[in-house]
Amino acid sequence: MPELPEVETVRSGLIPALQGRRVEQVVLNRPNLRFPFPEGMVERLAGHRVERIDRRAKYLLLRLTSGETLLVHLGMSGRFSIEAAAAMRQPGDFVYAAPANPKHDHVVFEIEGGVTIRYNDPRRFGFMLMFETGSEAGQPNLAGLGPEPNSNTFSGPALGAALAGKRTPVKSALLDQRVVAGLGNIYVCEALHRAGISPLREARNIPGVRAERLATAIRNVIEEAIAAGGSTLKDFAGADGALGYFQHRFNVYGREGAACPTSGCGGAITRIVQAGRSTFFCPSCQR
DNA sequence: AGGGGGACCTGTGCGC
DNA sequence: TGCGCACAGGTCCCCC
Repeated sequence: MPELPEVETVRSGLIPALQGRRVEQVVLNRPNLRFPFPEGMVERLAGHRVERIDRRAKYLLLRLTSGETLLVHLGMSGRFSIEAAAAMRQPGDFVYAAPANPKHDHVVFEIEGGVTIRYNDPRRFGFMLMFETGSEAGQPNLAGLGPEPNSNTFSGPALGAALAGKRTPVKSALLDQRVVAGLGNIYVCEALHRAGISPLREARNIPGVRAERLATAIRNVIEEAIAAGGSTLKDFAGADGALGYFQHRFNVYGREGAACPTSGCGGAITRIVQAGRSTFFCPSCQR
């Protein structure tokens, strides 16, 4: 499901249900997702409050009053849903948009105040880890991540430096979370189209002006997608059930055969496969 | 060392 | 209707 904007949308949806509240109980309906659940996970969560929810790249970081962090990655199909007790609901609340198949509700969190939060993940590519808050630098999943695209450490020169010397296609390089954090297949395709850069171009061959244009395109597409609540493909919804709508603004992703939206271009969107994944682009205006 | 391909899972949609 | 295949928002591991 999720790239950076979708994870950010999930984070915003979880905050009102979780932040400042105590976890009363946690039920694991199976021993693992992609990896086994952390040792003693239920005991390490129950009874503690969630002080804050952070995001780094595509990871959610739930900061607990116990001094530990619960790290959650949603993989391809992970989602959270929130159910509030009837007494807490306001008329018009959108509590449970599209019920997922309950057989994939792998983790159920009972939260203070009558809130139930379910983690549902049919493909089980997601995972959860726990570690001491503050030890992020020693966490293999977090150490080595590139800059957040909407931070001020991300820039044309920084991106140019990260791509320098790489012979791999720029499409593949941008999927490498060490180059820039949080991009996935959709937003890489969209950013390259906005920047007018071919996904086939060697990463080392994106100097100066092109790197500047690409960095700007990445930053803009990510910020616009966050503002739109992410993209809703299949049944992705924010944790509050709201549907993102950025998918209506895709220029290329999933649009094979459509006319290129670049004004005056006249090209057609083409699909190719790179490193086993679909790439959508316009061969006319992306060079 | 860097890069490509396959593996990990289940679901869905399409063509025959 | 039913079957089989291709494909899906992500990473991780292995091998060249």
